[in-house]
Amino acid sequence: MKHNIEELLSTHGVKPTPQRAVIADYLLETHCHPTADEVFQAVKDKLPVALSRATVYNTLNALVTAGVIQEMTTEAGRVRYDANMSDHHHFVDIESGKVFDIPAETIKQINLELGDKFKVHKFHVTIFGEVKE
Amino acid sequence: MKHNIEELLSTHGVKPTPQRAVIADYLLETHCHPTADEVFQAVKDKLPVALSRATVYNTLNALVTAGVIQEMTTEAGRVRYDANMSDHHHFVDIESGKVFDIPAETIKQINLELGDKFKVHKFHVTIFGEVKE
DNA sequence: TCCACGGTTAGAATTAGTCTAAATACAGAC
DNA sequence: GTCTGTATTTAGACTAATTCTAACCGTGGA
Repeated sequence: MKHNIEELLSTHGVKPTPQRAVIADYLLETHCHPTADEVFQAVKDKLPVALSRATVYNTLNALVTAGVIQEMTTEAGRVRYDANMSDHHHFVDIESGKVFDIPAETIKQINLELGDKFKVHKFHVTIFGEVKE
Repeated sequence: MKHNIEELLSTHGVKPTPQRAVIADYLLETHCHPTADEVFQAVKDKLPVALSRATVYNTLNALVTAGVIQEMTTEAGRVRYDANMSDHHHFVDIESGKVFDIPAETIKQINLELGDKFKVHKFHVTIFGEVKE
C-alpha cells in the first residue's frame, strides 16, 4: 500500500478497517474519477472476504463527510468520486466522458458581480471539450 | 397558451402534439428548474387524456436533443430541465437547493490557459452559496 | 377508406443508491 | 481469558429515477 491509509483515515476521524483502507487506497492511486460501482468492481477481489455494495456506499459517504474525498457530477444521474482535494475544476472530454482535473490556478480570474443578495461560498467550473492525446 | 409553442417545436424539428406542447409551455413559463417528476405532476391534469411518465421522459429528451431546453445537474442523481437557452450559469442555494440563473455577462472574465491539448467547446460555472431574500 | 408510421400508454425492467436485520469484529471492563 | 457493548459489514429487500417494451391510437398520404 503506497499511502499511509490508516493514518490518513485516523486523522480524519474515520476508524480504519480493511474495507475502508482498500477503498481509500484505490481512490488515491487512480486518476480517473470512478463511480461507486467502478470502485466496487476494482476493489472487491482485493479483500479476503466478500465485499458488499452497501459497504462501498457507506465508506464513500463516510469519506466524503470526513473530507477525504469529494463527490462530483458531470453527467446526469451518476455520482463520481475524486480523491484530489486540492482546489480544482474539471474538464470533461465530450467524446469519451473522461474527466481531467484542472488546477484552480489555471483559471486565472473569475470575476463575479452578483450583488448583495448572493453570498458565494465556492464555485466550480466544468469545461466541456475535446482532448487531443 | 402564452407562447407560440407549435411554431417553436416545428422550427426545432419536433412535431407538435398536445403532450409536447403542454410540457414545453410549462417549462417556458416556470422559472424554477423542475425535475422530470415535477414536470409530470404540474402537467398531468392539463390534458384531457391520461399522461404517461414515459411520454414526459420522451418529450424532455426530445426537447433536449432538439435544443429547445437544457439538462442540468446540481445535486447528485437528479436531472433538472431549464428552458432558458441564453448563455448563463447557475447559482445553487445550499440551504434550499433552489437554482438561480446567472447571466453569462455577470461572470466578467474567465481566463483559461489549458494549452493545446484541450479544445474548449463551452464551460459552465456552478456557484454555491446563500441567498438573502 | 385503408395503411403505415410515429406518438402515447401502462406497466415491466433496469439502475443507482439506501435501508434493514442478522452476523461479525473488536475494544474495554472484569 | 471471558463478557459485553458498540461499530462495522453483509446479503438482500426496498425505493426512486429512468428506460424499455409491446400494444394501442391518430393522422396524413396513397
